[in-house]
Amino acid sequence: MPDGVPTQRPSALAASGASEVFQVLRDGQPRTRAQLAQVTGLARSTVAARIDALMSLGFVAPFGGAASTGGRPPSLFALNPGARVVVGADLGATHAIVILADLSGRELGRAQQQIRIGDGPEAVLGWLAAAITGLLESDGRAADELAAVGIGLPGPVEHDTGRPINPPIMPGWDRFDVPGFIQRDFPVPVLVDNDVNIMALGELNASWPGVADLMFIKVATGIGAGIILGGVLQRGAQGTAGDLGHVRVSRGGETICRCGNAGCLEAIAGGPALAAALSEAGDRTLTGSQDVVELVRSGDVQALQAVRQAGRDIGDVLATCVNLVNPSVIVVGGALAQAGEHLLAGIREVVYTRSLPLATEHLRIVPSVSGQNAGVAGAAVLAISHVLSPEAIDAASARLAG
Amino acid sequence: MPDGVPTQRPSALAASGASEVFQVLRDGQPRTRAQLAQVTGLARSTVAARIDALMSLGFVAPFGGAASTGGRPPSLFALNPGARVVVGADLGATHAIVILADLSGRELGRAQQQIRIGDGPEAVLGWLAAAITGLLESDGRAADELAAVGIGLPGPVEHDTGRPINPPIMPGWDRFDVPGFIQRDFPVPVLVDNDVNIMALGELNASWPGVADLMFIKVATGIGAGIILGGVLQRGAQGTAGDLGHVRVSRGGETICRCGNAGCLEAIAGGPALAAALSEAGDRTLTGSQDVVELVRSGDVQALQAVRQAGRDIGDVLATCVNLVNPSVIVVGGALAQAGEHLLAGIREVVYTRSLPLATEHLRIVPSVSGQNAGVAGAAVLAISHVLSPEAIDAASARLAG
DNA sequence: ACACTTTTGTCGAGGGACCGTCAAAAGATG
DNA sequence: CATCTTTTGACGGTCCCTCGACAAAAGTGT
Repeated sequence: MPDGVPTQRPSALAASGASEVFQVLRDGQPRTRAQLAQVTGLARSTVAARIDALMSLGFVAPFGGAASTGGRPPSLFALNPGARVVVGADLGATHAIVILADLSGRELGRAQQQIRIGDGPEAVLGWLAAAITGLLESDGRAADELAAVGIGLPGPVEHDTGRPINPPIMPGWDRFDVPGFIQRDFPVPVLVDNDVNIMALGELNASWPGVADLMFIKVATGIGAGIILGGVLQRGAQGTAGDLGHVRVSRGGETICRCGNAGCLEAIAGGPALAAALSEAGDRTLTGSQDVVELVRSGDVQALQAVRQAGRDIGDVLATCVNLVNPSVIVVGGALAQAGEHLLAGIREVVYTRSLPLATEHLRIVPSVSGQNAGVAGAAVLAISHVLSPEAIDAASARLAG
Repeated sequence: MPDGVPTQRPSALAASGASEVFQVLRDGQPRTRAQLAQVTGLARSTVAARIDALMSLGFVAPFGGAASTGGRPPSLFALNPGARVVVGADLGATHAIVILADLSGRELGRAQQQIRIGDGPEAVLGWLAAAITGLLESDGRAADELAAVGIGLPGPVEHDTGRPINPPIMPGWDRFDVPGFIQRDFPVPVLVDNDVNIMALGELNASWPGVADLMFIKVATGIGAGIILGGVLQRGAQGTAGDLGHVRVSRGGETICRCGNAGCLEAIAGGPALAAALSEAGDRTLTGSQDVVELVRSGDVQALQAVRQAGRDIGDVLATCVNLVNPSVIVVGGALAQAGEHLLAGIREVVYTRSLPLATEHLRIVPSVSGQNAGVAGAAVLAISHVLSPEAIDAASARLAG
């Protein structure tokens, strides 16, 4: 092989550093050039050049001026949220929510629809693609302003490829190329993840900035956890991390679960399980989490106790999880968590008595504040963090230069 | 690139370049300049310059020549393990093992001693410092050849500062500045971590290269787990991640644990618990894991069954952990694991029936092959990976140039 | 209005990282 | 022994990043 082949340069990005300045600005707070120079340790002139590049990329915009401290007043710069838009989609078993968001995560538009995930990927993703087109149009955005799409799916997902893996409640989706389908209409990065994972991401972003170790527990038809450790979403070897619904609990006895095993957590603490138990005991017909929540809100003591007991059962499992991964925050969400503080009370009751004092000392167990929105918001965050990642910014500024 | 890489690394350092070549060589395999150029995508001349720098740093050395393919035979280069040495120390409740190792992890010398960790940090670390001096001398190494020290301690450790945090069995060690003490004698980086964590590291390094998600379970007096996810050791918010000994298990009943709670896993499946149960049932006096192991080896059926049941109890907890973090390998070690395959059989029995099929499909549950050595080996690996990290190599080559 | 402060934009210089070339070296081949 | 092949080491050159300096700009205070 000849030595001097003027072919391609595989790793030309090297220490471009162009993103160094930008990463400081990512929090949305406006800063002066001088501040940025101090934080990054770069010379002022270098920072100025970087700012120029980022401004012509559109990712950064001037933000008025600050008060003078005796001399010429500095000008402020901040992330320009409107430069691009992203889409976040939360696809559930029976519902779909899609939002259009700017780069700060602010919602610009929303579409939702009752769907059946079992109708298969073409039908559901076809609707999604149409919804995205509609949202872009409503907001007056050109197609090339879309920077990325984040999607949450109710099942295990191989995040690297964006394909669902053996999803139990998504017939027809197994190993379907979700990004490929969406990219036929929108040639942008498509990030796919488990729905609980994106909820964890959404909640972390919305309410717990700076927290590195967070668990999000979704309690609805199924029971699952999204785990963020060291600031990184943990998906496990097959992408099934966090699947707590089919952990065996002692109180489960011989109750048969839809998975075929006996004594699963889901079979005694999931929404349908509670509904069935309450129906039997009270001579009424409840079918899902929503019915249970309404009953609790109506003040039904039996329902209240059932939810609290479900909390204890979940807490039983969570106590083990707390000892295992030692998070600093546990956020409880999902349909059943809408039933006031009862579920949370049950969880707290058990976790705080069962887990090690050292592990619970600084542990906070809190309800989800985003509620229904955690999913879509998290999907948008997933997309945004991809678009605004150092690698992506460096690549963009390299394209600008070249 | 259709689909992108997520924001995996919390604080990704830009590709500095100087270490790029070296990281390829880290596996110890000899390579030619041409191979390195191809792998890294750099020009041959650039690679040659890098190799020169690394050679004058001592980290890389020539490795003879390879067979010619018709022209001038290429010369090979490889990691030079003898350039520096590191120390790995495994401090237990009653024993201490220290090894001197080269940069490939090969053991160059060893010292061990019966200690009582409760004698306090000055006594124990004083012995350690003396042992290090002795090992360096025996191997004819100058003090400045020592590059780093890795230490494993039997309790929670705040890894960033190297201080034990509220360690239950280490009176006098709470928040003691372990690195500071060692650095009085040896001015090198001192990395401190939980003993189970370093065992996980040691086992990963020795037997599972390339595996990203591994759990190491230590079963001895206590029961703990070292968790590696995405290739990164997970220490949790307070550094207590992996503390499985005091998880409550259904079969635990009201057995009181040394921690004060009832029904802890450790209280029915730990070494002392088994010893006590077997003593009572068989009219003999066993005190710890070692006695139990000997009894099993002697063919005692009762002991064998007890160990197998302990495996089941541990498997009960591990089933939850498998669902939660979805590892691809579980390594079982610790004193009780020396009792043949019985413990493992019990664990497998339960985990494979209780966990989700998808999570166990590719899950391997195996015995530790390093055994007693996992700890010290892991401590050495911890030290080595610090010394050979891209940041450290870049810093060293910058010092060389400047 | 004038001096003083602080920020800004521009510009040239320094330096490092990489690259491609070329001749010499070291064997293989016949 | 001559030729061919492949690797090696040295060299010159380019590109780009980054820095420091300097002068202009924009306010503040007297």
